[in-house]
Amino acid sequence: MVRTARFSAEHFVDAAIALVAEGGPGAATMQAIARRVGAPTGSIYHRFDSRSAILAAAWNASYGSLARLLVPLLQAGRPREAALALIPWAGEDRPRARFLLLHEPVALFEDAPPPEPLRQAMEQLEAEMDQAFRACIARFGDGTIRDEDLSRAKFLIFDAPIAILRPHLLAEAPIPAFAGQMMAELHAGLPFAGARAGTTHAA
Amino acid sequence: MVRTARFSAEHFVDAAIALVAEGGPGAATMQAIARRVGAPTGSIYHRFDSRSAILAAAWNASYGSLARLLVPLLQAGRPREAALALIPWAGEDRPRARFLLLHEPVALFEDAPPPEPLRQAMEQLEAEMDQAFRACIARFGDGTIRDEDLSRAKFLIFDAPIAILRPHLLAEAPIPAFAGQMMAELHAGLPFAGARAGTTHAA
DNA sequence: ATCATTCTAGAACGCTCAATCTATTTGTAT
DNA sequence: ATACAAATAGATTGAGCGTTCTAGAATGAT
Repeated sequence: MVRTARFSAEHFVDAAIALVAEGGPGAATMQAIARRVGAPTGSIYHRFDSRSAILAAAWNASYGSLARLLVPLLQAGRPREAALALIPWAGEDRPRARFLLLHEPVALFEDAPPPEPLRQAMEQLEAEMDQAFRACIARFGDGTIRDEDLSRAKFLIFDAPIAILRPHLLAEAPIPAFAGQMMAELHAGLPFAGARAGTTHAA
Repeated sequence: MVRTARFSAEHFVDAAIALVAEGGPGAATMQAIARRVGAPTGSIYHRFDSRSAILAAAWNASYGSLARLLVPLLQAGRPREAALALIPWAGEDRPRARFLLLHEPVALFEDAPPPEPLRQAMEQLEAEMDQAFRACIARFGDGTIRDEDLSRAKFLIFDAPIAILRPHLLAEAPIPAFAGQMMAELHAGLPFAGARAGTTHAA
């Protein structure tokens, strides 16, 4: 090698995540990212081709962290534990949680789409998560996967827990204890897959 | 009067809502709004002081439409019907629903805060909705309102239904029939207020 | 010690945007 | 008809953005 880098790709990604978490996607300008790291703007381009490349890397890092948590639990057939695991996950790294859960990805890439290799990585992560959901459902029913079952599972394990966490993430408040209780009640109250009230079976 | 206006404030607001719904807050530039209406950019400033004024007006129009739907039902003590009413509301005007439910307000005003009179109108609308939630809860318990009860109510009537609708709004797909069933099961499964399992009462 | 390479450093460029400005058009009241 | 107020019309301005460019500094291999 030739010269030690003062600023790593991770530094820039972390800064981007923090900026988006605090002020929305528009707050993560190249200059703001550089300022936060203490680097000149030009140095960012030694690590990333463009702004959308940083944002895609930030999304991959955040979503990847979530996938590493949820996918094993889903494949093991433990949906309830997956939903509950979101609480400590959100508590451990609030900027990452706010980045991922509070802003639509579409808003990150409205100026320019992410470069090809990163876009593929994003799709791969989403496909992995989708497959894990399907594997989890298959364990509870007769093996066939219906759209309705997939929607229910994603709601119970992903969207509903996020909806429970969102107000507290927005308010920068700690996650209250009853959040976990609400998730548990949710899973107790809604049939997961297979036997659904009023459709295939009675009651 | 002196000259008939070709472009009303409503035209510009509708265009802004549609643009945000389609491509996120950044897509609603003054020039894009003007182009969509068929007006020159300067004409927008005869109706609105600034870009954030339009976006605030758009938010007020959308949230106001939602408040007019939910507040009476909440005050009448019909939370389940309020939650279910969101489905036809979202179906009737998709751009408005996408504008309001798919993007965090913080992303709308990250460049500049809304001007004072509009900011107050926004707060007033949110306060009205909050009061309606409290009134609804008070009918079910002994009159006292706890934070946990308020969180549960807002989740059941607002955030959870939105979480059910969100994937279908994002995909531009029609809202499937089982969405309503999921909301109904949700309300059947989670205690609304007052008697909560494991806290004040047993079972 | 020198070279090749990779980084820092930050000024500069081109572009788009919100907002302003000047000129023109239009409908109404006199 | 004419005057006037309010709107259209769109070029212009200045700021901020992403990106590029030029220069210099640092490091390991020769």
